[in-house]
Amino acid sequence: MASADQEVNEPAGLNSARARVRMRVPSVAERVAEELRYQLAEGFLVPGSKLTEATIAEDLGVSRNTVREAFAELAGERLLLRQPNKGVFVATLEAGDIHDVYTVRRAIEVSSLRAGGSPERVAAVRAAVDEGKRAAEANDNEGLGSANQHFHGAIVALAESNRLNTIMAQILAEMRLYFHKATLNAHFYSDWLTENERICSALEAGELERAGDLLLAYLNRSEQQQTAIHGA
Amino acid sequence: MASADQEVNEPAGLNSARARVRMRVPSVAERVAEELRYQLAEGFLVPGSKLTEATIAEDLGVSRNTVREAFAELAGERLLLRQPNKGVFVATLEAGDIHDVYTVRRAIEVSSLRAGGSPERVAAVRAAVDEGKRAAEANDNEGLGSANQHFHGAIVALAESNRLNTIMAQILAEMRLYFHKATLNAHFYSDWLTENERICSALEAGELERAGDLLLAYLNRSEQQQTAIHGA
DNA sequence: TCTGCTGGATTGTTCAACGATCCAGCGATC
DNA sequence: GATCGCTGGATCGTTGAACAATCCAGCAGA
Repeated sequence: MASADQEVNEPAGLNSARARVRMRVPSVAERVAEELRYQLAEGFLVPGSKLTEATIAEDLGVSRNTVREAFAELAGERLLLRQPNKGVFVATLEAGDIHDVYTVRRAIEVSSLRAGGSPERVAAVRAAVDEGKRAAEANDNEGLGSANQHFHGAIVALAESNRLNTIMAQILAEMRLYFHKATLNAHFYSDWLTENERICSALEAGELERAGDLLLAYLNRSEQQQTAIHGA
Repeated sequence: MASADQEVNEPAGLNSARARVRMRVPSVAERVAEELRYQLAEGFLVPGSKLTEATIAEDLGVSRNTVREAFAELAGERLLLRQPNKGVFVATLEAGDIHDVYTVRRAIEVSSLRAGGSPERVAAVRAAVDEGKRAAEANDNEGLGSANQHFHGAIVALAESNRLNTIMAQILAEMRLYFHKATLNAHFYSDWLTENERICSALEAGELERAGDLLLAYLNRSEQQQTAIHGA
């Protein structure tokens, strides 16, 4: 969600009149969690593979306890699965998980969209649509995927709710993990583009009910497609 | 959520034909987290108070590292707030938090209710309503509160989504923490009872749209009341 | 009154250790 | 040959101790 690099080379900022935002230096455990999140999203760690505490600790040059703390965080986000006395594993798609994930998305995305949002938030949705168009013109499959995630994230952001935003961020992280590059072909993307465009237009026109219906239909269709590819 | 006592005095069960459910002995860290959750829900730990690692570790007779792990879990559930190098504190109600919480509830409760559910799940909703009635007759304020929580939990359970259930459980835990006994008077409860009854009846009658509207109106009203009591 | 230092307390992180648990392999038994 | 039971190794769960980093309150001095 945020870039990896941490810019802490500007201590002069402390002397400004009001140093309101405390420049947070993430703890080691958080950085480990961030690194693992990155590797999960990027597909370096495939679902089902085992993560040994000692190995990760050595690879990243941190203590085993610190790795444990990171594991606990990621397990809370459902990205890792902890099996007592056996180890932690990259989460795998269980039966019913697809329906489960889409149930959550239907609830929070449609609800957020139907309630509308400030002009700035609506503009953010439009920006995500444009981002997708540009990626399509550039034949950038990777970019198309993240643009689509930005689109749905922007829809939830309409509600201005921190809790909904973090829930959605976790759901999107799960989807990145499960439905990785292999399952994403151009067919899906072209579908997204036109659909996102229509939803965004309806939103901008204030036709919230219709926008919600479109989004709901899209999510149902997407669930069917994913279910067809992976198991139930 | 579950009772504290763990019954592990029946090793004979292992000899049965199919020992399907592995009797899980919660780890020490989980038990610590459970104990803290209990104390938070019960109001022994008031919002804003500080929890010192060493103190908790000594009180519960566990290691400081184990307490840390429990803290991390509860911080992930927004029940505790971690301030780097300062300590962990019981979460307090920040500006906008009430609206935030109710935004989540509107999204997932109304969505779940509008989609209906299996007869068993609907019966569970009815059971929660009855539980509230019995508590009212017995003048059991404590029981009324938990009955209401069961009611709203049962509504979300209609959707048969593990993820939605855990989200709702966390939200309810937050509300127990924030809106504790002090803020709960008989006035609120009587309102709940009749409203829950109407919603449940509409659900049973299959009038899902109307049930959703009733729930939505109730949540809006409840948010206004809570906002009036606590700050914005 | 404001500034800057200092000491104590607490957290962040590491390390080493030990028991508990799981798993694979291997031999013994029927 | 298949099943059972054992055993050893690997890994996890938890502990205790240690040390650096950070924060905070109090105090001295300008």
